[in-house]
Amino acid sequence: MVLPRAARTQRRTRIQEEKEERILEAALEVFSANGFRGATVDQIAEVAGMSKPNLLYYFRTKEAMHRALIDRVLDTWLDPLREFNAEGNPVAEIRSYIRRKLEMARDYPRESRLFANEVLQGAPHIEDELKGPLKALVDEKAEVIRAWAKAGKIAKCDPYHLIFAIWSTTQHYADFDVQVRAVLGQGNAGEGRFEDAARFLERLFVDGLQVSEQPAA
Amino acid sequence: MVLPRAARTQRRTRIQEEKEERILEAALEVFSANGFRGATVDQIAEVAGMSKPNLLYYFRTKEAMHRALIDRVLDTWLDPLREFNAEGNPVAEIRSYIRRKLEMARDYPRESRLFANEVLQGAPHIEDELKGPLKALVDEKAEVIRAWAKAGKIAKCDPYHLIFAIWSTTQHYADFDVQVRAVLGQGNAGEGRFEDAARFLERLFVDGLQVSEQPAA
DNA sequence: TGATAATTTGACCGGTTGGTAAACATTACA
DNA sequence: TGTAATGTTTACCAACCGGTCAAATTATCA
Repeated sequence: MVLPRAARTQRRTRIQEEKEERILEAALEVFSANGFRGATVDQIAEVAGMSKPNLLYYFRTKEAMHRALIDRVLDTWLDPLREFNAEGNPVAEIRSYIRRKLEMARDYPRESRLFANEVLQGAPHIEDELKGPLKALVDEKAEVIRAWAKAGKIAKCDPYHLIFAIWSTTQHYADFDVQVRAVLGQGNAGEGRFEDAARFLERLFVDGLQVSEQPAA
Repeated sequence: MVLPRAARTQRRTRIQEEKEERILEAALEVFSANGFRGATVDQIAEVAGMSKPNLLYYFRTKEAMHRALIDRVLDTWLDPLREFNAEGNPVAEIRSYIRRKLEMARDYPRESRLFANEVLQGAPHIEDELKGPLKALVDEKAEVIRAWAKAGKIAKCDPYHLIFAIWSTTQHYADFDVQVRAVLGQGNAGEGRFEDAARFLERLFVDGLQVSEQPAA
């Protein structure tokens, strides 16, 4: 028979497991660095250390590889936001969210760039995920933040734009890494930049959200 | 003679001026939406409304088109930062910088995405610009901010990461536009989102930088 | 061990891509 | 107006790309 992985009806062999793993790892490397269109199957095959037809035996099309990769990565990518806890201390929750997002930018920059490439070019392959699960999750957490503000636990602010601001500032260190390095120069670009960023961002967001303002006149 | 625009020794004809303009406009459209590798010369030709060989008469290679486009756009893209004025009121300067960057994200999203695509994929074509003129400009303005902080006019903070934060939060609304729209949904995604973002960001940065903190214990 | 299924590969295909050659058309200008 | 320079187009090419095929190799297990 010649039924590759797409048609696996039940269990996968050890060899399938291993190869699909190696392929997705290579695909992450190549897609995140070049975007979907910019990536070539040959490139992925070379990084994975196998022949192109062999790749296509496990994933029948380039698109299928990309989709499998997205599906696999998206879930863990949204974990930090999922952990956002309505019961916890608001300022502590926000601070810890920032810290976790920044750690992900540091430890998983390829995953960040994978999505950045995709969204930047109009999200042709993940539109549904954005409008569905992502929006639902953000809506839920935005409601939590709104409740905190209403209860006077943090300053009033638009919860959606707060989330956007945390996303953008943290992912910046993954997505625009070369620019950050170029601007900081050799001296300051040593790994200290993530600690500096953490210090700066925690202060920025926490001081900006503490309840401390009186309505002007 | 068959010396196209690359070899223009002195003046350019009216027709050259017009065509190069149309080409660069089309190139901006296509490069910003697809990245360098994802863009095709045929696509640009179609958008520009001329034949591919005709394009290549004015710009001998795809690379040359991209370079010309970058050179043209980078200057105006950095204008807001250049206007950053050491003599002005610090908080007002920062607020106005945020506002201008956000206006650019709204009015020139293609330019923003052009650079985002480039930087995201490792800046293979603009590394020199980043390490040279960009770094120099940022260094200069970072010094201004540092001086303000030293003089007690704003809270102490890392000026580089402050600039990164302003860049990332504002450009987010151009680069990740589809995601922002998807999350905000039909209702809130009407153009109001830029006003909401402006309100949020001005508050975030200004409250976060006002001199109002006393050193904890 | 042998036979059956799963895996791997080299050769290849049609379509796309960046770019060229040369003939043709248009413009500028003496 | 004539002619030389400039601009435009059609036809084309070689390299690359995603994907197929059939043959060969390897793993599985009765």
